[in-house]
Amino acid sequence: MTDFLRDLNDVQRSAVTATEGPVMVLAGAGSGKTRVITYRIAHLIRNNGVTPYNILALTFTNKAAGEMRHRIDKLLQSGSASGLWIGTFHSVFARLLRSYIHLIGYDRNFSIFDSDDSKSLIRQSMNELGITNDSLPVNAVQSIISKAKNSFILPSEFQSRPGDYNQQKAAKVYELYTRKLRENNALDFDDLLIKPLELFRAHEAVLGELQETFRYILIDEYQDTNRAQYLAAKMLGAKHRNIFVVGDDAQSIYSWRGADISNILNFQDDYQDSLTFKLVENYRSTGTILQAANSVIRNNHRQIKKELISNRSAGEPVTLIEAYNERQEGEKVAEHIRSMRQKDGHDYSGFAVFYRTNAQSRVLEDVMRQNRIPYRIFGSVSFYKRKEIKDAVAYLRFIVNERDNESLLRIINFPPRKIGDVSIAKLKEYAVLQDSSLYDAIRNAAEGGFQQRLVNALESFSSVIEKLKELSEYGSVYDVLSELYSLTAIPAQLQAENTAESLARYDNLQELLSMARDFSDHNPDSSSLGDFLENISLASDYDETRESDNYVSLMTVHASKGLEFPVVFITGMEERLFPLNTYEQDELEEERRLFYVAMTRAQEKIFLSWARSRYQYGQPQQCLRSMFVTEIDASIVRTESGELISGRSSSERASSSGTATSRGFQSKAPSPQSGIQTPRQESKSASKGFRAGAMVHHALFGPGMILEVHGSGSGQKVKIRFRTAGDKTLMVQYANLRIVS
DNA sequence: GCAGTTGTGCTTTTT
DNA sequence: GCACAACTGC
Repeated sequence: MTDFLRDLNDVQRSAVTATEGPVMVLAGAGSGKTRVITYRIAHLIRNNGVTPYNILALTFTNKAAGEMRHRIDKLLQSGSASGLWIGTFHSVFARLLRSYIHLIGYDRNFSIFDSDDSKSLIRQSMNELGITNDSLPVNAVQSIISKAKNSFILPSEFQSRPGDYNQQKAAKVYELYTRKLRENNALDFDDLLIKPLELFRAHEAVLGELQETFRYILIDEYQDTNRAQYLAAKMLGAKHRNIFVVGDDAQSIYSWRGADISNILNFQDDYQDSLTFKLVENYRSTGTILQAANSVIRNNHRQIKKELISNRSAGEPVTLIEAYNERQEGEKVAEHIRSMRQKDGHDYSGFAVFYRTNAQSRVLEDVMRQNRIPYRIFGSVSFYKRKEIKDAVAYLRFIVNERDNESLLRIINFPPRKIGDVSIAKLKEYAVLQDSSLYDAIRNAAEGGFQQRLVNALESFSSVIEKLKELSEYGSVYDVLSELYSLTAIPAQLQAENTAESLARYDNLQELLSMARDFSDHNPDSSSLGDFLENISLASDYDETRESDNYVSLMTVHASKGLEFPVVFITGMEERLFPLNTYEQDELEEERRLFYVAMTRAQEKIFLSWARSRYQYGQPQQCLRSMFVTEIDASIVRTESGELISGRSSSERASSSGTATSRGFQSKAPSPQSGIQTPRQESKSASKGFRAGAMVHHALFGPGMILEVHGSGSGQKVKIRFRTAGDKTLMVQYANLRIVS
């Protein structure tokens, strides 16, 4: 037994050493969750002699995985953790699929489609089925399909389920989309989770082999797992049953992408013989911050009760900043940062500014720049989503997987080769006729009876591809990419254009090139083009943090999970922004958890800010202060001038903290000053409750909010913003709307 | 075939 | 107030 276990408190140590059988750790924010996972892995390897190769640790982000690996290496002598399976569900499963996917009819060189690729394929499918975007928006279909996949409902089953008209149409799209993915030899993000399940179901021997390999399974952020992830963990752990999950139901903020909070709430029922440990001692935040966080989360009903206990002093109260508009909000944030930096000697890196939606970042960014405060925005436009990067990556992807038509269509006429839509349509026809892939059709174009000009253009394209393909057989990723740059002259073109924008793009391409070089250097044994692409596909901008630099961090609340900062600003504390438009109690509770996550990032000091007016869609909107502000114990909230917050009567507090039935803030709607509650107040028609701002329910489109009311009587129309179906204008007499509030 | 323009629809959050 | 899809005119 090694003495590193002395670094742990009693509960942590018990959780670390309970190595056999199912274990759940409920780890409150800042309670040493990562420490427990990393020490447990180190303990298994060092003290129990478990081979790293037999341990599987699954995380939610690449960053978390990287950090854990780093910490484990530090606990053990570096190198002795090699062979350990640690990574995100997506990356570990992608790796498994490379070995086994041929068993379920895919080629191991499959492409990984990002959500844009997948959207484009869904759009194609809808076109072929004659479903217009107007009748059913692509985005809605994409989200329906993704939800189905995350719940491990396959197309056949989805089709046979009863559902409304839209669901039926979506089911058809789902079926065709799945076929198209297969044609492209491609997987979307969700497939990375469900293809393993299909594989396990069809090939028990493979499952058995993997069950034998993964003697110990650890899952981080268990509250964010979806049904597919839950099933995968259950299947893989069924033999040895050493399944160890860590999470915090109060920090579950991803239900919108299929995370199922029941997974953690029901763990004890699933594994009746499991042990549970609760970590509630918080090492991060002051007593006041935890008091604030506890007092807010207490308003949620669906939760496992636990209150964080600080082992630090009370600290400073929460400061509430009220601004005239979002510009002034930013100015005030900047001013506080400047003065605190002088007074308390914080580095810029000690400050973080959070917002609920990305759209809010622009103004904050402007203000930071004007005030000469160094800042960094996390996760705005991803590097990998930039056009020039996507183009270059599409070439690489196509070289690896020549069935990847998404990539092919992206590059066939870029740079311009005079191959337009008409030619492509002809080619597609020819491919169908020949029953060949699109690329085979291109290679056989000479026999296709096309115009000589087109044949020449196609040949010049395929010769580039063939050259690169050959090079990729023996050359490094770097070699392939630089040859690509010279053959297509894409960077040269950008350089020649010589505008600020084109030069920035040129720089991005150079950056990609140096990433390729780094990749080959750091992964000498697995540095194939395919590996590089997999890395890129599953990477996000949130992964990199340059600790050493001194800047203020700007990010969404979601992106802040897992991080900590001495001083935290939570901006946009307004109704309908934070909490964002919510229609149901569950959604409001998720917003509240999100706010809880934001607050518990702070070590010393929290500022909350809100603006009385804010631009939305280029239009100024009146705003109301968020109900969440009122939920914090009033005794620990001060205004900027140091007064207790005022202007809230106790009755108002009572009504805004909400009951299960009144859905919280909406009960305040009729108050005369509540400007934003009725976006178009001028609408005169208040009859039958069809007024702007009212919540309604439509049999097909689900819940929505009335934006505008036109006319009255039998000709009355209402414009409604639906949660999933978008904005629609409907005739009241046919729409059969149910008024919810 | 292509560039430039108009139109639309949207903004939650990401592997 | 933006990004991107669809359209138009050369």
